[in-house]
Amino acid sequence: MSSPRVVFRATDFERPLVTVDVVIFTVMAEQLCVLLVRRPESDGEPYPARWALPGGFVDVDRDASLLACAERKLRDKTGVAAPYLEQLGSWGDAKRDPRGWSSTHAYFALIPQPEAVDASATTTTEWVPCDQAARRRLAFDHNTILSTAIERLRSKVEYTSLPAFLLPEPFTLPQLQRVYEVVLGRPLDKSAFRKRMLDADYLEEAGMVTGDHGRAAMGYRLRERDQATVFPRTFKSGE
Amino acid sequence: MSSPRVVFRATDFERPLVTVDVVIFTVMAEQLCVLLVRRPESDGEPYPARWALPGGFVDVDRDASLLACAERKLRDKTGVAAPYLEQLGSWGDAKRDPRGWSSTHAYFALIPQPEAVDASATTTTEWVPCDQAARRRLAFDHNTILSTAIERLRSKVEYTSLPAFLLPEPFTLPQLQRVYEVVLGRPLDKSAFRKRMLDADYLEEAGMVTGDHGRAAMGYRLRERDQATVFPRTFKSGE
DNA sequence: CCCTTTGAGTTGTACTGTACAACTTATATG
DNA sequence: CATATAAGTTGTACAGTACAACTCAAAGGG
Repeated sequence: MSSPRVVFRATDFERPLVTVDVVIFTVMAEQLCVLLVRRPESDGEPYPARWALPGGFVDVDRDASLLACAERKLRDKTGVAAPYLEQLGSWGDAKRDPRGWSSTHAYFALIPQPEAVDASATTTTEWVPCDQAARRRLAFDHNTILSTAIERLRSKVEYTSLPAFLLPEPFTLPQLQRVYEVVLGRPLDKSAFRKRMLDADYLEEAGMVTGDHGRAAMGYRLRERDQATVFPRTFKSGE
Repeated sequence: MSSPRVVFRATDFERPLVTVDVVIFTVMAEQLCVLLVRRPESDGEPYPARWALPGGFVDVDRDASLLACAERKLRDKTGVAAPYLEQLGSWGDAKRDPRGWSSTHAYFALIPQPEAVDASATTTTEWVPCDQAARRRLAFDHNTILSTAIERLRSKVEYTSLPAFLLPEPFTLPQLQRVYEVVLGRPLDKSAFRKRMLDADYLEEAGMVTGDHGRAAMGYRLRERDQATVFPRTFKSGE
């Protein structure tokens, strides 16, 4: 990369733009929703007034790391401090941003339904059902990122406890099952579902919860708020 | 690129350094190995003479995209043009590179055992068994990246056809099983393994292959060279 | 040329987890 | 108190793995 005499310095390379975007999911009214923000209309901004995923440039003075940057953007938009946050992937090429070669680090977050949807911010921020959001023409390559996020979420829901992060605690098993079904888009068997959740031993009981109708249900909390539980897959080992 | 009135331009942000690193796996002598390169000792280079993952700066003039950049680096180091190549994740913070705030996009590649290990390049390039490589003190945060890659590979091997990309075609089912066992570090049941591979229908027969001893075995090729097959997981749907 | 060795490939039983469906139990409401 | 509603359980069928014994084909030695 360098020859003995002519020292080739890092600064000799033209540096791409670096951004972080966050796909923030929640479940509202039995629908998987994603948070979109409206691009500013100021002069010089690309994709003015277009809907986009929340995100923006890494600030090398404020952000200690990419993760910290993602957390900051999430906190700014939702006020949520410690959600489930996972890296989704990165996208970078010469043309995705008209301002130059740019790369974005995408994260995805799962949060319980936000209490109050701030009405004043409704013109610049909106919770949109996923399938509907995916059909809008979003800024940059955000349609690709959103699709990937939805795909990844659906895929992981098949064998992890991710949906538990979409519910406020304590939640009941039927509530949790409904979230699984909403995300997956298909019904699940009740008894198999319950067995799987309880056998995995990632929930702890948190007292009975009474609903509007019918029998009261056991409420549960996550034992570990930090990470998702992976349910047993195949190639079982004898260990 | 910007108009006179604009308050806040993209170029107002100090741009981080952007690199791409590739974790290249293969199987040699019944061991999972990874390719390491030696850092240059020239003046000004960080981590001189340290072993590192192959990678380097994105060249905005040559690389159309991050993936193209990863492919270029892989081609440069191995000559392999169309391997299995998947994004692993990205790492970025203020301190990982002494030259400044930097972020790297890491990829991982699977290639069949390279024919001839170029002896002339042996001082700057080396295939190292994974567990051994993980114990070396690598440059930057490459120990973290390598660990993540190994973990991801092991995890995906449990439910995908990834090991097939580590073998030259045609390969036999016993050979494939051995690769699975090498990567996973535990023996697998022969009959369950065979049933799973054949039921997935991702292989096509390619004539008998005779080994050194014993009965000849059926050779197989991948139907699709592009993507891995995911074996059935749980929450089976009735569709 | 047979017989043994080696590895490929098959068969069969036990066990575990899901699929499907009927059932019991607990709470709110008229 | 009867009924509706939802929580939670039980039981049978089926599919996939675990474990282990078996058959089959090719190479090599006496």
